[in-house]
Amino acid sequence: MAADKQKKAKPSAGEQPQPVDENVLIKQRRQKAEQIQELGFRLFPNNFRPRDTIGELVHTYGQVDSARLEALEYQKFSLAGRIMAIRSFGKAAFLKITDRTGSLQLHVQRDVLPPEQFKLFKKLDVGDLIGVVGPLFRTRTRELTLRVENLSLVTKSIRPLPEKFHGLTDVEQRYRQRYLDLIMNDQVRSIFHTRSTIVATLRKYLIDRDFLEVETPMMQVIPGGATARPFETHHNALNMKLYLRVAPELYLKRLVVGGLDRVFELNRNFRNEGVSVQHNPEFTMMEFYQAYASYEDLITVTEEMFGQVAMAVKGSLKFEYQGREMDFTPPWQSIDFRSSLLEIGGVPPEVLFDREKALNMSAELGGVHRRGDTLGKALAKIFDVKVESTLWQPTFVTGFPRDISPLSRTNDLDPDIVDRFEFFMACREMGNGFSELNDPDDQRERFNEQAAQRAAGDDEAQFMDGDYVRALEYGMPPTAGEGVGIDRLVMLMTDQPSIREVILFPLLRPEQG
RNA sequence: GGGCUGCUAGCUCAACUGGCAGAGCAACGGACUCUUAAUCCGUAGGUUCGGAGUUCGAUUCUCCGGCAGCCCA
Repeated sequence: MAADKQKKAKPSAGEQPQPVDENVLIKQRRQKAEQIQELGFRLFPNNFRPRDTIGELVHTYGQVDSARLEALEYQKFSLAGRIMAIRSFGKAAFLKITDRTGSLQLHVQRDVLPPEQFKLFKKLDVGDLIGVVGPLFRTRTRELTLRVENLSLVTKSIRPLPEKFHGLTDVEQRYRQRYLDLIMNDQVRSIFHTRSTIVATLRKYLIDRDFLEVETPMMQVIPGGATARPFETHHNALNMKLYLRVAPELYLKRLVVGGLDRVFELNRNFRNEGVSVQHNPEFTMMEFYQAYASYEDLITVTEEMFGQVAMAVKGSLKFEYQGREMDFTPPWQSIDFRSSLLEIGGVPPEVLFDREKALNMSAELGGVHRRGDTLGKALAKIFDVKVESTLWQPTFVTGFPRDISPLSRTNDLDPDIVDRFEFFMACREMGNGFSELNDPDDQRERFNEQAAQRAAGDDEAQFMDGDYVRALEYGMPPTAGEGVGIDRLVMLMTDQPSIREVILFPLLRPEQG
């Protein structure tokens, strides 16, 4: 590889030569590997091509009886997979192998295999990858089984797998060594299949409606589009500070200005905040923007889109999440932000319009505020504590305060609120949509307010983005946009309580302190 | 950021008030051609997360640190 020719930098933590792990079990496996080579087999050949998959065989022959299978004995199948179990009887054995589609039992017999291959079999370990060819039959217990007439080693494994019965359960090790988790735990594999189904369903929904999928910068000079602390990085050659994006929003709306009236992006955002069962510093969002639409139009779109996801995954609009029923049947509940504070949160009416009182109440609930914090910010905190935790069934909350919505269009009737909703499921925010602010002067003013808050010490406040305002000055059609938290949606659809269960490699501190 | 819990063999877990660190599975040797966590006989396997302290003696008690999970802010 070309990289090898580059001059080696000073070895840093990740580049230290690794000492060979001299665990006894690994030594034994290395010895077996040598013995296999002495028998004339290679350890890592790349010439076996399975023609079949376990899933297909089970699908096609799962219900075929023994007599019919016997009649098909001339028909050979070829599979590749990892050995997950060996039950050996000396001159014969049953193995279980797994490929990407499922598991199947194999029967290996001395009288059937070529002698050299039977010697090879004796040196195989659980964990090795093998290729097999042979006909299908049924055992006395009627289990569909492949009689191995030809056996190849595909890849030697020198590290032992976790125990077959309990498998791998240690949460830390499951996340750190996700590959092992995936080998050992079917349910984990299934979560990520479902995740892919969800993402594919969302894509299809939007593409079918003439949305264009785009990719906008993840490294941004001015991070914008969300109230969040960004990660900072540095570009060496250009000697410039860059931020990892907290949202694609401002770029997607530039595209709407450019005439791409329907766009979406489905990818990672990065927010420099703590981790919890609901937060990972990098997470996946889908944002879509539709010109000539308002946030009210997006309510229907959202109900439809989530309905399609539920049908694709669950086959129903009703399903259980963490033991409680979730129902996506439209129309979803809807409530005004301030009404929700009064009616659900039990907030006294005078708090709603009094910044001091709201800040005091928020502080009592544990909110941490700066001197310059706005009424809206205090109310939002009160909402988080008092209202959000009650919103189990899908619920749109509308009428958000203007001062916490710097990119949303001001409401025509009430200048204190904006044309925006957030929607909640299982007591969590699942998405956020609004009619976009396309008045450049209003937008400049909002950015100035944000900049003032930033100057007052709020490092989550947004930056002034002059080019974005300039884009609006060319004219952005009236547009509605929405962002959906994909990880949380996957949690919901896979019945997982923690976001780390639906992210393949959640962020962890390095092992060994 | 705070609180609680955990970290012991490759994996899953024991070890009483502080007294020789153990089991099952996996592995190794042997028997076994229809098993399903196969069975039977035998063998080997440890920096008890790291460091310090108390003690004749620490997996166990104390302190500092690391990592993780859950709860709270």
